[in-house]
Amino acid sequence: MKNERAKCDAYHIFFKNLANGVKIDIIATLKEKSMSVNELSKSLKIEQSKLSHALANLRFCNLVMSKNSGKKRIYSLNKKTILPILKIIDKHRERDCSGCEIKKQSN
Amino acid sequence: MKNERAKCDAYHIFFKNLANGVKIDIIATLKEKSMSVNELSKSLKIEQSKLSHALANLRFCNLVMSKNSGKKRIYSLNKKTILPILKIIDKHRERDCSGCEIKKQSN
DNA sequence: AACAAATATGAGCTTGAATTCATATGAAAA
DNA sequence: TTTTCATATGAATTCAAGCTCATATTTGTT
Repeated sequence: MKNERAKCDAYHIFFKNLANGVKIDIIATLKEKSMSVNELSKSLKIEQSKLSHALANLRFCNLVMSKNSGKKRIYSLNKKTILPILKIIDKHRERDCSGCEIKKQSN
Repeated sequence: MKNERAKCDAYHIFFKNLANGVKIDIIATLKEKSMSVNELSKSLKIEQSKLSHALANLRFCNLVMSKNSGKKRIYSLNKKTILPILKIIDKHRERDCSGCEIKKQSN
């Protein structure tokens, strides 16, 4: 198949984009409620520019959307994609990986 | 919630583990057929130790399993977890991210 | 128009993961 | 039991992602 490479690249980009604690925290927060950058910053106690960088990446892959509201820019989660994936990981942990968070990964 | 942190950590580890081209290629290959390290090496034209390192990580999160067969060790994919996730990403690309693989990510 | 608030961007630095290569381990065959 | 094949492991180096801080941009307010 010709576009198998393109698919793999897309998977790679996708996972790379999510392989980051800040972005995961953002996602966990936006799961509950859409927020502006400042609100996220206060809620997560993470510096603003750090969040903006992270959000730019997430937006690149359309994992979050943004809409302007006055000076603020409200970010919301692409729940259609994210929620089912998180759910699968939850199940995976229950089923196959109950010890994952206890033992530390060597590398 | 108390174990919200543990969940986020697990997501983070999970995605970090997959955020790697070699591992994605391994997964794409094992999706079709279980294989030994050498077979993977030949099929993917990737050096053996590189694969072993990658496989060790994947095994850590139980994304692949292995069973011994003579001198060989046959790796197989945890399809129950991986396949639905890949499917979601495929859908995501169709729906929300048709341009992702064309435009290059800045960072 | 000047100012303030909110967010984004860029560049240098830091850190950690991936690669590489040499070597160790294990399992079967001779 | 030595040799060979298959895989794993360790450590040094390389490379890229993320952080930080300073500054730019954008939008709204006075």
